[in-house]
Parts: sequence; structure tokens; C-alpha cells
Amino acid sequence: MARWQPNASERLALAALELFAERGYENTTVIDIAQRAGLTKSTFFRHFADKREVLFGDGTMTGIVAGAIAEAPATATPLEAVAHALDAAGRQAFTLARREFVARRRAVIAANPELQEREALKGLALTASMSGALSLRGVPGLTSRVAAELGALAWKIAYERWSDTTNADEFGEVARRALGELQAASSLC
Amino acid sequence: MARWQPNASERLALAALELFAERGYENTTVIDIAQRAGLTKSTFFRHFADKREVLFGDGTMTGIVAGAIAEAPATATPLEAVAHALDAAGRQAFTLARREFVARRRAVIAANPELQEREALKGLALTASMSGALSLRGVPGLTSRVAAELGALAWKIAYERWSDTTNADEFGEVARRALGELQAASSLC
DNA sequence: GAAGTGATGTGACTTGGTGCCATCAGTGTA
DNA sequence: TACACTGATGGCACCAAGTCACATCACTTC
Repeated sequence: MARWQPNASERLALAALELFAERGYENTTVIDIAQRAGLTKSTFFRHFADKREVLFGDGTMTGIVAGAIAEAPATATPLEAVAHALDAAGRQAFTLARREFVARRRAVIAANPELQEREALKGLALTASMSGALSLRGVPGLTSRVAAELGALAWKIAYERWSDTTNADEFGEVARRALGELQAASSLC
Repeated sequence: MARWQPNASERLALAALELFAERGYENTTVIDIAQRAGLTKSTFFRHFADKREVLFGDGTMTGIVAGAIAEAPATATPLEAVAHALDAAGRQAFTLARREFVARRRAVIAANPELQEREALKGLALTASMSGALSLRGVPGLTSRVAAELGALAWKIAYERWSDTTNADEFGEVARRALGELQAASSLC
């Protein structure tokens, strides 16, 4: 048996999501979240750097996408390597079991500018991670930045589509489709 | 003669930039800023929604780029319309007289994650503005999003190049060049 | 069973940010 | 001259986010 109730971080994250959904982000204090998780404010800030961060996971995503791009076949084009990264992200964070959770999280973020701000920063980190990993494959600088930007855009579009729908498509599939559409669209610019 | 010292917002913004450069964003309180500007904390928050916002102008930029895209020639391609927006932005905010100010501001932002977060949000707003304006021209949805994303990327690259260099190129010129390079790079994805 | 370790609790403190009311400088009007 | 009016500012109380030092607790290890 564990020393205390296990999974403090997950309990805090779940409590936060529930409270944000119930009464909104601004009407929820950190103390509220900690209390619902059976913890205190101090412990909250030991697990998360600030109040927003509780909705943004453990920050392993940048490593996952970078790793997936590095391990893509040597013959893969930049966008094919990016597609590998989207697949890996889907297997890690966007499993079908988590879809309802992800959808609720998305609604909460959409309702609050502070959370959107944090998400924007995470998006930048993700783009930088993909771009850097592509550069390590020898992709020229600007090409890697464009490919990473298209990948991030495909991510966002797939995120919306995947958490909205009720069909059973996997995230990677949705994202690959979006990436293909973006590639086609970019030739019309 | 004015009632009080004029240009309270500008004085606050300048004081903030100076203090952030001297001792860093985190080691500067809002009271410090207000005092240097000869004002009080109350007045600071009357002019800016929060401490970060003092470095991010009046928020007219989204309107300017949207207007420039709307007024681009009907024959212009999406990326040509975006280039018009970059020109307009340069004439508005990136005049040669303001280059040193912009460069100092950029260094301050680069040194602090909170400010980068706000800048990321502003970037999203800018991208959304360009994408929306392109849609109003009849550009298909995904094409407008890609064009806006390329425009935002060109903006960032031009921002770095223009504030770094000592030559006398105008911002619009630098941005157009970056946009051209990105267009070429996107065909290599 | 005694020392050690890591997660948690407690309480004081600073700062960002809000809200209400007073004040002050100038304008218009009688 | 006197008076009301307006708009920007100052002052103050208050709440919540976030930090820090220190105590405590549950369990491990020797």
C-alpha cells in the first residue's frame, strides 16, 4: 500500500478539470482544486508550476514528437516524418479512451484566454521541437520550419476534428488526412 | 497645457522597458514601473490589463493587417495579399526610427517565458486575423490558414532579421524576401 | 528500534490584479 | 464669480497566485 493516496498529480488534474468545467477557470481557486483532490495548496504547487499548467500534462510531448521524427525512415520526406510524429502523439495522448477527457479539456481551454495563452506557448514549443528534429535529419532550415508549421496546423485541425466527432477514427489517421489537405492547399497559395 | 503630464501609456511602456532591461521582468514590480513614470499602480492597471500587456502595444495590429489584406488588388494571390499586410505592418510599427526600441523590446521578451507566452498569443491573433481576412476574399478555408501561417512565420523571421541588422532595409522588404524564401521552401516539403 | 527519506502540511510573506471612493484639474454654464 | 460636470488620477482595502522555510508524517533501511 502506498504511503498516501497515490497519483496526486492525476487527482489534481482531474479535480481541476471538473471544477473549471463546473464554475469556470476564474471562479476556481487553487485551494478549491487541492481540497477536491484531498490535498493542500502547497502540494498543488509542488506538482505544477502554476494554476494553468495543471491542464497541460507532463511536457513529454516535445520529446515524443522529436523522437518520432528522428526515427522516421531515412527516405521519408519532411512531411512524412512529421506524419510519423503525429502518429506517435496520437498513440501517446489521444487514445480513444481519453477522447471524452480531451474534449472536455478543450472546451475548458476554449472558454478562457489565460489557458489559450498557455496552449499557444505549448504549440510554439511543439513546433520548435519538430523543426529542430527535422534539422537534425539534414532538412534545410526554412524547409524544416515550414514543415513544422504545417505539422502544428495539422495537429490543431485534427485535434478539433478528432475530439468533436463520434466516429472511431484514430487521431493519427485524422491528422494524416489534415496534413495531406494542407499540403494540397499550400500549392494554391 | 494638459491637465497632467501627457502620454501616460507611453511613459509607462517606456519605463517598463527600461526597468525590464535593467533588472529583468521578474525583478520589476508594477509599482516600480508606475513610480518611474510618475504614476501609481492604479493608473497602470487603468492603461494596461496586466503587467505583460505593457509591452504589447494597443492591439491595433490585427485590424491593420486585416485591412491591408482586404484592400489588396483583387487579382492578388493569397500570399501576395499577405505581403501587402506585412508591408502595412512595417509602415505602422517597424519604422527605422523605432528599430532600436523594437530590438530592446525583443531582447526583453526573449529573456522571459511569461512575455514569450503573451507574444505567442498575439501571434495566434495575428494569424487568425490574416486567415479571416483571406477568407473574406474568397480564399478557401485551408488555403487561407496555410497562407496566414506562412505570413506569420515570415513575420517572425523578418522581425529577427530586421531588428538584428544594421543595414537600412525596410521591414516590408525584409518580410517580402522571407515570404518568398518560405514559399520556395514549402515546395520542398 | 533508531535514523533516514520523500511527500505532505502549515503559516507567513510578496506581488499581481480588482473595486470603491476621494481628489484634482480643467470645462462649460449661469 | 459661482456652480455643476467630466475625466484622469490617487489611496486604500481586499483577494488570489505563487514563494519559502520549517514542521510533520508514513514508510524504508540498517
